[in-house]
Amino acid sequence: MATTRDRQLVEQWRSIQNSYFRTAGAIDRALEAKFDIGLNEFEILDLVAESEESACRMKALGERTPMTQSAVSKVVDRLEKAGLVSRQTCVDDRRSLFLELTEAGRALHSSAAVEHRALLKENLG
Amino acid sequence: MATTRDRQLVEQWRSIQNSYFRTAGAIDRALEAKFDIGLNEFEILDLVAESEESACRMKALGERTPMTQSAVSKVVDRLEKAGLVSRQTCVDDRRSLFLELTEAGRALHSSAAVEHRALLKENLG
DNA sequence: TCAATGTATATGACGCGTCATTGAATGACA
DNA sequence: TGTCATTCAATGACGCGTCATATACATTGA
Repeated sequence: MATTRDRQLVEQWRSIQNSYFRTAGAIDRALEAKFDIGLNEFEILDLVAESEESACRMKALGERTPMTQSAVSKVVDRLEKAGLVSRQTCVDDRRSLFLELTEAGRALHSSAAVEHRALLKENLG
Repeated sequence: MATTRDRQLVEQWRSIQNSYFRTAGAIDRALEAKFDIGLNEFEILDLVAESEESACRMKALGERTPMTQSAVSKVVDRLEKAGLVSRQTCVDDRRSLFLELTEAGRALHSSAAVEHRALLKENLG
């Protein structure tokens, strides 16, 4: 039986969906147009930029985004091909990788971050 | 320059992303496992079920979900192939289509809706 | 009544994310 | 030290959503 509570939940859910899709779509299109990277690429760039000092393992990224391990790997592929990030092998544990922003990556990130924040403000209020 | 306001926005955004991905993922897997339909299929089924009396045009669906027109069309393809929905041509405007739940569609929807609501409650609190 | 323009849906090429699996390195423990 | 299980990351097959278009029908207005 469809309770009022149920309807509330469904409304709340649809509202989250809209919030998410509108915002993600807007940011994605803008970053694509101005910086030629997608939203997920930016998100990873952003995470790498954040953890700059304690050099950033792939593993750690996976824990900070809802993306799959394999998605992260492919996003990093693209970022690396675009020359924005570089994978550094890790001596302590040779299964692991560290990620570093290249100069180009750092530059692009700081411009793109401005746009990103602006669009968040616009869309999330 | 990275203001506190910016950090707040980014936090808020990540929280929405997590909410969305965790919830969508959980529902999608559950529906897939128990009813063999994905989340988007269910969402469309749900919308069709809602507007049952004022027969439901494709067009109207597009306005009620963040999905693309073309995505909706393909979701409906799958639902139709699965025998859950049928497309009825519209006499007034032969470009349009009405959607109807089949018996199987109605049955599946009412079971799946229970699961759906339960998972929303669990994930959105 | 006949363009020209607009609207409702379908379709194909394409990119990306996911799942399952693989390969390589590590750890645990007898 | 030698197995066996575990962990990190990469890869290939696959499904789905998107964009740009196509197709069919409708509407407008001269």
